[in-house]
Amino acid sequence: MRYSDTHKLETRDRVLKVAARTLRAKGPERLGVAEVMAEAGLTHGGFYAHFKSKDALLVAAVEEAFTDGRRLWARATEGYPGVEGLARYIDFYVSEGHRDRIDSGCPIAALGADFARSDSEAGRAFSASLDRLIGAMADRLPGEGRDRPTAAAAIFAEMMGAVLVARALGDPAASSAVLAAARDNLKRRIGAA
Amino acid sequence: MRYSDTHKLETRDRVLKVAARTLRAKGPERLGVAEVMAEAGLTHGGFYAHFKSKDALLVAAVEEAFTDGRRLWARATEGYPGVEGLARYIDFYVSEGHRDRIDSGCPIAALGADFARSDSEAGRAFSASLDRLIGAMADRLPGEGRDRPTAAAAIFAEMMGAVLVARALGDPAASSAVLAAARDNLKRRIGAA
DNA sequence: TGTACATCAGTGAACGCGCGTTCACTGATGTAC
DNA sequence: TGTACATCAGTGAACGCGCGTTCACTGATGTAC
Repeated sequence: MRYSDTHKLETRDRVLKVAARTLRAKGPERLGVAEVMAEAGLTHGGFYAHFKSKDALLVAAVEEAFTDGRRLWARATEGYPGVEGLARYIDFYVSEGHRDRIDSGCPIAALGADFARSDSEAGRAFSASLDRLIGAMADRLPGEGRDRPTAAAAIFAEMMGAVLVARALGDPAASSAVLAAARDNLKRRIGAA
Repeated sequence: MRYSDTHKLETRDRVLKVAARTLRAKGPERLGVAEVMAEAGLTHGGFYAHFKSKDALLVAAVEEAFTDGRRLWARATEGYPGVEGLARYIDFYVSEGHRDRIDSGCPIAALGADFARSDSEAGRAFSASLDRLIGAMADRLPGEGRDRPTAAAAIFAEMMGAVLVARALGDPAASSAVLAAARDNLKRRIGAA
């Protein structure tokens, strides 16, 4: 073999990571096979040695994007107990940095509207990952009982809405102001001054 | 003339209304000229007698969708002063009915992610209409000063986020629960019990 | 050690379909004379 | 009143481009003997 044992898997992984970024930046419709391959340094013909179809790439790219999302969650929360970790996640999520880096940020904010439209296989993977994040947030909320997931979902809704509105606003000052206002409100809401 | 004086304008209007619905239901990429014309009872060839291009239709359809959006705002708020009208808008917006009728609902919730992606002409029309809604909401908030638009934007962010999360959740009970929790929180937030 | 063959990730030309766009035509009605 | 012509919303075939997909081929290296 002229390639190392892991060469093909490494190539696949490179393609997948490009796809996961492009997916969030441009949406599922504008994700092009040729474009993704070119950005991974390959020609489009080789694509089908790695993925069965563009749809298969989409499903894999959604999962990869959610893996990114979980990494961001872990980075903010690990080592910080309960609500404190949640507050740190809010600081990261409702921020200018996250607003500006759609392609490496939360896939729910980037793709929610797209997957609300058609119930594809990728859409189901999407729903499951949303449930998972809400569950993780709920575990960090004070109190007990089965209304915690609802509270977590409502809190996440405010976080995501703030980022989307901040992205849609033309005026940078207004955009930053919304983020700050939402952060304050959210932290008060979870009981972290 | 074998057609009435207003015939052509009526046709254009019919096409535009179909487009404004399809746009919200399927997104800008999946809005097809032939499909829109067929749904308006025409063949695709006649399209260019009414619109210069598909892009021109998109711009017009975004405006039409925002006209819909303002109608919904007016219906909820007209005749109800200040915060009371705002509370009624929240009740409409953060509801199962609005969640389920994407194609006739708020275009910001339906299309926000799409227009965050590329700064087209349609995208600028989008930003302007968002500003307008936030302004109208701000006018109904108590107090004075220039932090009211920020507060209004943050409140709208929570409303929109709640609808998007409710649309993304697979479980109907969980979806309804988030809407109820967000409504409560929002009304407390604007000071309307 | 050398030659013939197998392997396989990647190449690039070609195909086909969907869709935006164009255009010659239709057919119903109004106007000129 | 009747005939020829103009108007114009809408029709439907055709074109061209982008893009997903296929496939014969390349070229580098490993293996058989």
